[in-house]
Amino acid sequence: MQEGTRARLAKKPAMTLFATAAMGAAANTHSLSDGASNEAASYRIGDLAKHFGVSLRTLRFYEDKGLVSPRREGMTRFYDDADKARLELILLGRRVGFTLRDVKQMLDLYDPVGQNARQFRLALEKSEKQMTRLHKQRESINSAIDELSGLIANLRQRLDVSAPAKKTG
Amino acid sequence: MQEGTRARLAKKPAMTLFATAAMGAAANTHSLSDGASNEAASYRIGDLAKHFGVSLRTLRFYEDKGLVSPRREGMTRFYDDADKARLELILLGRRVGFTLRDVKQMLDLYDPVGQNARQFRLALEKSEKQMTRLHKQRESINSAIDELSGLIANLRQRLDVSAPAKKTG
DNA sequence: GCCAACTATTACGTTTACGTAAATGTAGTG
DNA sequence: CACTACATTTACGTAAACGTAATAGTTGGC
Repeated sequence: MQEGTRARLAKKPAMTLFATAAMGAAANTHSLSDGASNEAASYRIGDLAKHFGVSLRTLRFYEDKGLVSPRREGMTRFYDDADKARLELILLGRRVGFTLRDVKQMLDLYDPVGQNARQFRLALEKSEKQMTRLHKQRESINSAIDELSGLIANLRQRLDVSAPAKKTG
Repeated sequence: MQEGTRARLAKKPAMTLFATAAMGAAANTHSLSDGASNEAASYRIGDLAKHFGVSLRTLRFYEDKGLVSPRREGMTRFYDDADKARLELILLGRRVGFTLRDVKQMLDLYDPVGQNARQFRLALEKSEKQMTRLHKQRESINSAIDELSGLIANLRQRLDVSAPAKKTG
């Protein structure tokens, strides 16, 4: 019972947030068929894993956490474009430091009908909090860098090591 | 067997590194006696916890990890100035992002006899690595901040929320 | 009909630095 | 003696996001 509760999601959100979040992220309609097609895109787990540069484990993990729920054919997962969009969002969330739990809260607010103002508001709220957190972290890192560089200087002096001498040829 | 192996340290290093690391850190000889005394300083766990602003748990944890080893009188721990100095170092290490394992490696190299060049060299080496790590982290955070601020702007626009309006009259 | 490639599930392991009980001992004070 | 403040130990819990087996079923091509 380590990997939580296998969850069933609502139905296949087209991701209102996605358009918001996409923001230039390559939204390739990289289907299985050759050129321009209007058949429903369908990806297998390996396809998306490669596409997003994540492991199969990761995708299954996200599903287990209720972040995506690809349809099944037999046992095999099949992701459509909506799933792909969700994943894009999830990964964006991770990049900016949201926890999966946060991401889930936001995604869960998605309502296929309506303009999803609540979802947006929550996203904005969380984003602003996350922003201040990031700023604090940066400050903390800056302090660390300062203190550490002082220490390094001191150590070098004591060891009489003038500089790293990366290439004094 | 969760908290590792209760370790016995060498003997009571006077912390060669400490002089290096102290770097302006208030080195109050904040003993139990009033003014200037030359009696061996002795602190109880609560004293140092308060002094350093950490929990008792933290100090015991550090001991359990072999980072300090105060003497005992009966069951009770008594820390002297050397222990205090070690703690100062440990906490400095933590501030700049070293793991306790790193800190221990460095402290373990302390040799009461000799100029401890090896200790210094290891410290320098680790410090430089840590420095690059910190720079990378900062870069990562900067990217996150950038991406997040883009997202925020977008969300605000969609919600038609011009600004946080921290105090608009 | 077989092999390779891909997929599935279950479930323990990892990392770091403590938090948080729970039960008990000890020292000093009135 | 009782009370209070402080100390001790053991040991499970936490957070986050997967990694890594181990075992096994499925599919497509030649």
